[in-house]
Amino acid sequence: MQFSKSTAYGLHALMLLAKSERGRNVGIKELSSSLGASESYLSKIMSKLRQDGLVRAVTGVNGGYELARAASEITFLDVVQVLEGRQHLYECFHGSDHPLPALEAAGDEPETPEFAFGEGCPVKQVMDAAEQQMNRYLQQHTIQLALNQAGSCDAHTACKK
Amino acid sequence: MQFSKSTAYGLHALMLLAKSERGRNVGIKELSSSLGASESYLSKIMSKLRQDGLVRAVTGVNGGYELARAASEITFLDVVQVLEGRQHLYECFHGSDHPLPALEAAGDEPETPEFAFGEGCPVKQVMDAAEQQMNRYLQQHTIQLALNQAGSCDAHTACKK
DNA sequence: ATATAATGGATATTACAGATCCATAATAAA
DNA sequence: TTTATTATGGATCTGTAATATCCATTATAT
Ligand code: SF4
Ligand code: SF4
Repeated sequence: MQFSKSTAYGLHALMLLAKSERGRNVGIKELSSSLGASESYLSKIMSKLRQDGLVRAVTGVNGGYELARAASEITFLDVVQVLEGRQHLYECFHGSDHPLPALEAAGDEPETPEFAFGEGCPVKQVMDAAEQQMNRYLQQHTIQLALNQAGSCDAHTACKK
Repeated sequence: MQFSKSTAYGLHALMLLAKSERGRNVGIKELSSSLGASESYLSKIMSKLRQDGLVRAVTGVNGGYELARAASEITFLDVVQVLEGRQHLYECFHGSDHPLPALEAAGDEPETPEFAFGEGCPVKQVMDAAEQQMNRYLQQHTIQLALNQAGSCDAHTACKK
C-alpha cells in the first residue's frame, strides 16, 4: 500500500500555485517542468483537482491554473481524497460472500455468530478507525501550513530517491 | 490506495487461530474453507506470517498453524507491516531526481531553496506524520482486543460486499 | 512405508497506476 | 476574424504489483 505518484504531484503542484502571486495563472508547461512530470500526465491530475474545486483553470493564451480558494483552506486530506479516491482503505473481501460462514456451521443459532459482522465487526472497526486517525491528521494540515514550515527550514538536502 | 486482500486474509486467519484452543494446530484446508480463499494463496500468506514470527507452523500429519505468541501480543500493526511491507506510504518521486529544482533557478543561493528538502521537508513531514497516526492506532489494537469486542456484539448482519 | 501437510520456486493472470496521443473547445491577442 | 495558445477528455498503451495456481520438495505422525 502506497500513496500514488499522482498524490505527490498534486501536492507539489498546489504548493507551487500557493507560492505564485495571486491572480497569475500558472500554465501546465511551467508546472510540469518544475515537477519533472510530463505535461500530459500532470494535466490529468490538474483536471481532477479542478473538477473537485481545488483549483480554477482558464484555457487559452495566458491561461493556466490558480488556487480556487485560500491555501489555508486546502487541506492535505482534500488532495488525498481527490487523487486516491474516497473508498475506505480496508474493504472486506470485495465481491465475494462473507468469508466466515464456516464459523457458524459449528454453532446452532445463526443469530449468534462467533464474530460480529457488518458495522459492528471488530476487525473492520479497528481498520476504519485507524484510517480515521490518519485522515484527521491530514485534515488538520493545510497547504498554507506546509508553506509556512518551508520558510523556517534548514539547508537544502537533495532528495534523490 | 487500499489495503491488500492479503492483509484482510491474514487478519482473519489470526482471528481464527486465536479462537482455536491452544495447542491444536489449524490446517490450511480448514483456514481456507473458512475464509473462502484458495489453499495455495492463503498458504503464501501464512508462510509470511510464520517468517515474521507471528505464527508457528508444523508440517506433516496433524500439522498446521498456531499463534506464536499470545493474541494480546499480536497487534494489527504487526500484521499490516508483514503483509503490506514496511515502506512509507508516501515516497518522494521514486526513482527520479528531485522535482523542484526549478524553484531554485530563480534564486541566487543554492543553499537557501524556497522549499526545504529531505528530512526537513514540510510535505514529507506531514505525510509521514499522518501515516504515523494510523500506525500508532494499529499498534495499540491487538487481535485479542478485537476478539473480545466480538463477544459483546449485536446480531449478525451479513457482509456481502 | 505411507499418508498428511507446510514450503518455496516458478509461472500465469488480472487490475491498476502511470503515461502518451490526439481531436476538441475555449480564450487572448494580433 | 484569424491565429496562437492552453486546458479538456477520450482512447489507448505500457509496466508493474497484487492475485492466483501448480508442483516438486521437505517434514512429521502413525
Ligand atoms: S468479519 Fe468483519 S472484517 Fe471480516 S469480512 Fe466480515 S465484516 Fe469484514
Ligand atoms: S519537496 Fe519534499 S515531499 Fe517533495 S520530493 Fe522533495 S522532499 Fe519529497
